[in-house]
Amino acid sequence: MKRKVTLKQIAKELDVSISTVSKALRNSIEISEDTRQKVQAFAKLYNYRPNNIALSLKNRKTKTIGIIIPEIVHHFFSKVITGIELVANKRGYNVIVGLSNESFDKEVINMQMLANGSIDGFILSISKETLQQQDYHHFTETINQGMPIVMFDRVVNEIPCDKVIVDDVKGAKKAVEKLISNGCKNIAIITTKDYVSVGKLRTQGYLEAFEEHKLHPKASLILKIEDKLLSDDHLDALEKEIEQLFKSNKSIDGIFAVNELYAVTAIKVARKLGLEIPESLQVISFTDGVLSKHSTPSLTTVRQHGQQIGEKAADLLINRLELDETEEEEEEIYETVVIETDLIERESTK
Amino acid sequence: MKRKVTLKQIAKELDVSISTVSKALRNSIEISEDTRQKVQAFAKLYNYRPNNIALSLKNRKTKTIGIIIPEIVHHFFSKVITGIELVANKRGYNVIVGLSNESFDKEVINMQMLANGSIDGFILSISKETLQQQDYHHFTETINQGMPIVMFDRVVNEIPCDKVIVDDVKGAKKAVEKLISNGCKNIAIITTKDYVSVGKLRTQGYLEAFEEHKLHPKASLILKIEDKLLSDDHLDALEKEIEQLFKSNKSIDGIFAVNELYAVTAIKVARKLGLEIPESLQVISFTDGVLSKHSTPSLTTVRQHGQQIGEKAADLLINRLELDETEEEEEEIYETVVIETDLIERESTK
DNA sequence: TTGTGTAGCGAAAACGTTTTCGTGTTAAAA
DNA sequence: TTTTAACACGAAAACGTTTTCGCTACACAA
Repeated sequence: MKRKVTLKQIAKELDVSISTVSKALRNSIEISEDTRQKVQAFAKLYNYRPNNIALSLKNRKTKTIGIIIPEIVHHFFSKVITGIELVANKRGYNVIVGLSNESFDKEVINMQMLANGSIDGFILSISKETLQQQDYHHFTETINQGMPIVMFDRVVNEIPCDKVIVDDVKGAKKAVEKLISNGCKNIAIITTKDYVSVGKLRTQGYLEAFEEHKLHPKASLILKIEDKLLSDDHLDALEKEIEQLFKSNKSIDGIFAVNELYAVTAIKVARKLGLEIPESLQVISFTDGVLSKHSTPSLTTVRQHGQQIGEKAADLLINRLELDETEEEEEEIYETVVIETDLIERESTK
Repeated sequence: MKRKVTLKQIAKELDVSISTVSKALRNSIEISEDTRQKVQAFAKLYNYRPNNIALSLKNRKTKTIGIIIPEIVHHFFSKVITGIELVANKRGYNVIVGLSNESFDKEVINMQMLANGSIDGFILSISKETLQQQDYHHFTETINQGMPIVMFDRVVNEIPCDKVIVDDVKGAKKAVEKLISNGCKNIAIITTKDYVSVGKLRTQGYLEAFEEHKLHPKASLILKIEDKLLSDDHLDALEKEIEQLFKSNKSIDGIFAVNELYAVTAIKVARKLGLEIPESLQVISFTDGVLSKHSTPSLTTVRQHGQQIGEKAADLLINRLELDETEEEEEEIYETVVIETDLIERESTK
């Protein structure tokens, strides 16, 4: 087992100085053709590669991006990572991933671990617990130390940074309007509690669609699910809540669900109660994941373009990193990019 | 925007040497109570954190693990990452992710980028293209340079390293035996071409189950799908192939599919052809993902315990890393851990 | 007085680079 | 022959740590 070869070793073997080796490898004109060839041949033979860590230390930048997301077993977040990774690699950056598991503490710890020189900047989506506690000091501290952050999807306005978001309100509105124009008279929404920012916004879109069509939303048609029920362990409880919704509102003929799981569960319950999809009940879900595409009936969904979000976020971050290099201390002006949603029509609507 | 504070700056402010500051912060007894307090107070005030990169350079280890997987938008791989991340963090390591996108070149490039000092070791699952080309030089080179690798799921025996695998043969066999004992007489398998190692092994399990029950596998019941058809763009082609399978074998009453997508597609096609699940056709799928659980009917599956695989892989790697520290150059003896599968019974079987 | 021990601190090396600034050698110009 | 310029290379600093070793000053014993 041979250790990785360094400049020093090459220098010693060839009986030249470290500087000469370094310059020879970088094709400096200072070095004679002769020694250059010799050094390069030797380096190739021993498969020399500059040590990244040493470079990072010297250049005071790591060419690495830190990602903090609430969870990774999640179609949307995976897609975002794919997008980030794609442009990061293309632009010469690596990607390091931290999971918060929706926990405030883990989010803080993870950020601290990475912020001490390991990375040049963050791309993150805020954990639910953090959103609930509204404690954002770790974000502001990081930014104050000169490390840029780009937030996506779950963001808060208080933090001065670039953001990439989905137009949740508009996307939800489009979905509900689709249901309306498809003839639904009693459209329910299955959403999350309000502290989840995207849930709140999608609920808002639902309400706006009603307003625009001079309809009056009935409180009993708005089901706000406690977050815990998203986990697989609480599937039963989720089904019960949805069943209750149907039973106390017999005339429901449209469902807008803020995620796939709520949608497929609603369909499952509805079928049990004897409703036909899409004849007597039409369903639209937010988030276009694997369930939407492959379950039966396939779901009409609001597609979020997760990969595109990731790509945009990475571009924003890297732009800022490479801009900081040149013009230090320009007026900090932050951008919020909105990625439009599409409505993908499938079998769960007429 | 204040830069991160360093030992040097603290030393200058307090008019002591860098060594003194370093020692004071690490509670060395060499330093007087007085200066220790002073330094620690100052450090706390300015929120001093040692620079990770400098530490990595000095210690010649990064406390970071590199993961290379074929794709991340995939339930199984996400689960594995969750597991790796869990134990890595618990043991003080970070995780850096590279995606090969099933491409040989990207796998090689990614490994080269990370191997130059950025990480201490790899956990990886081999891309399909690499498996097809059977070119493993980048693995052996990495290992020869003293960087340990742990492979999971898609592994090859030629490479001397620790491995964590699913017992694909046994899992598949259990699934097929379940179908047999449930009364199926004509069991087909939908699998991949043989160069995908796990596909091949699962096919082998299918054959072994037949053998053990003195049954004779019919070639026409074995459908080996060309890999490209896994992508969403080729869904139609996939459906056609499966439809063909049913049409030329009217008596099929059991399907074993090596992944979820094949399973749900088979169900879709079967229904179109008028078959009832599970009454006239029973289906079992490998991989317990979100589709299995939430599609209708839910799928009976062979669960792979992805998270557990990740945890085990991380433990193996870190053990080796921290063992290398102490006893250099012991006899290299590698472990292959087999994670047992479970059969989860759901609605797609009787 | 001299020697010994110890408390408290600093200098410097090391990790592996890159880059600036010398410096010596040689060939060409004066 | 002397000056100059180009050429080819090396020394050293810097990035931020940790750690070994040495040094100074002082207290105490002989």
